[in-house]
Amino acid sequence: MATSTPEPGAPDASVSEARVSEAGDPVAAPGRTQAQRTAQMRTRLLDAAIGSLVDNGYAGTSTQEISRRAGVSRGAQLHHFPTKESLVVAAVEHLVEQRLAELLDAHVDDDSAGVELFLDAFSGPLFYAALELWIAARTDQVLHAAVLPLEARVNEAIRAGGAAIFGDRMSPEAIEISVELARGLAVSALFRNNTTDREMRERLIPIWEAMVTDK
Amino acid sequence: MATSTPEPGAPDASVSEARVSEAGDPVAAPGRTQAQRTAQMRTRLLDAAIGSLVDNGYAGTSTQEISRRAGVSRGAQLHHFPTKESLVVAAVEHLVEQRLAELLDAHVDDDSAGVELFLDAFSGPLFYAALELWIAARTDQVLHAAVLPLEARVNEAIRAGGAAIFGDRMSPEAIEISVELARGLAVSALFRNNTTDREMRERLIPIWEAMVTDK
DNA sequence: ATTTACAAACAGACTGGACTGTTTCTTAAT
DNA sequence: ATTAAGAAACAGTCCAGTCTGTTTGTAAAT
Repeated sequence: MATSTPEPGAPDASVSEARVSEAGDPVAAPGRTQAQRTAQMRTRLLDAAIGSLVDNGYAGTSTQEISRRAGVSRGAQLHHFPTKESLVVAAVEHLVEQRLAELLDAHVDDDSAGVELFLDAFSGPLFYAALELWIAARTDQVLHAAVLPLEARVNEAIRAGGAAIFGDRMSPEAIEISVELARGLAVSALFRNNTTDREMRERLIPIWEAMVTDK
Repeated sequence: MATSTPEPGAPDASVSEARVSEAGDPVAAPGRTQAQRTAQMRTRLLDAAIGSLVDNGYAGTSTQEISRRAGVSRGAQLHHFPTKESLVVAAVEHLVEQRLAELLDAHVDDDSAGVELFLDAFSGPLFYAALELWIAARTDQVLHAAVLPLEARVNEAIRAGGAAIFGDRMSPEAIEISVELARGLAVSALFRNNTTDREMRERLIPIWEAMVTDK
């Protein structure tokens, strides 16, 4: 679909594009081994795919757009990912790797961190890319089959991270509930303007924290 | 996009199509006034649009698909909705009307209703249609502008309904948090299999209820 | 009450462009 | 020299929107 304007109209996530390499780069730079060439091409394409998901949404993401964005010829793309489906599935896996890395990076030193930390797991470009895929997977069996097991890993990582940080203050169930709450707030942010959303969080989070941390 | 298979692969929502009037109906039945003809055509198209959102997702919803589904010629469609954008925006409004009606219908007589009632507001075909639109609106300014004010009305209705039912047992903030939690669980259901999801709800909801209803 | 004049509703062919995937060819690595 | 990587031309489908023509409703004129 894509109702004309492909410009973002929601929260302020627009990083993406991840400076992998723009079109017109001195891409070639020979001297690479075959394995290197393959790996670089794949990451370029997958990063571009995720970037397009973030910026254009699933509906606005075509293989051609991904090629353009990656600065890669369609021939190369089709060499590595012969079908769109294979590309999308690989992008899902790539995205999960990145999200897991992001979660591990964000291990907090401060032991007095608040529950608003959960919200960090549901923000940023990677979250929106994942969201696009969840929704698309609802009506796409192949995607659904690819997403389900991987998403379980991400959730487990979130849960484990929460337990490591809040385990002494919160019951396991309270942690799980916090995760779901954070996800709800993140989705709600899609159709609330930024100020309304911020006001709401600042009002609700402390109350939630009080409810949940006395254990 | 639409990675080949348009078949649903997620939760068990497949009602849709709403029996407005299938293709091949004795549609004509002259003797209708112009206003009637217009109204009937519009509802047929808008119901078909929402049905397609539920079954095929936003990415899989084209104007031609909507025409097919409604059993309406493209000429007629283009007469009433000259652009795809106008059709989609009208569908958003139509969907909001239906969701509000659904919410009002579901006023509960039982005063001892549990918080799992919040989850009902985030289930069923209409919820999935709305979800598709929220996500699509993230990267589509026109859609975003159309969705934002309308969604505020729906949320207000949910909040008011919650207050009417739980107002004596829960603080306003607890109600708002419950709504966000319900939304989070609904989205999570997209990438969890049905049994995992049910198990999770049955485990978390009572705990949540205990946390929130002592006021 | 008919007829005539006009407008709205509806139908379907057609156009230009974008999309996915195939095939053929060239260039780099081994 | 053989194989993989990368590029480019090509084929066929689908899509949104335009255009021409037909049918139905409405209301003025007779």
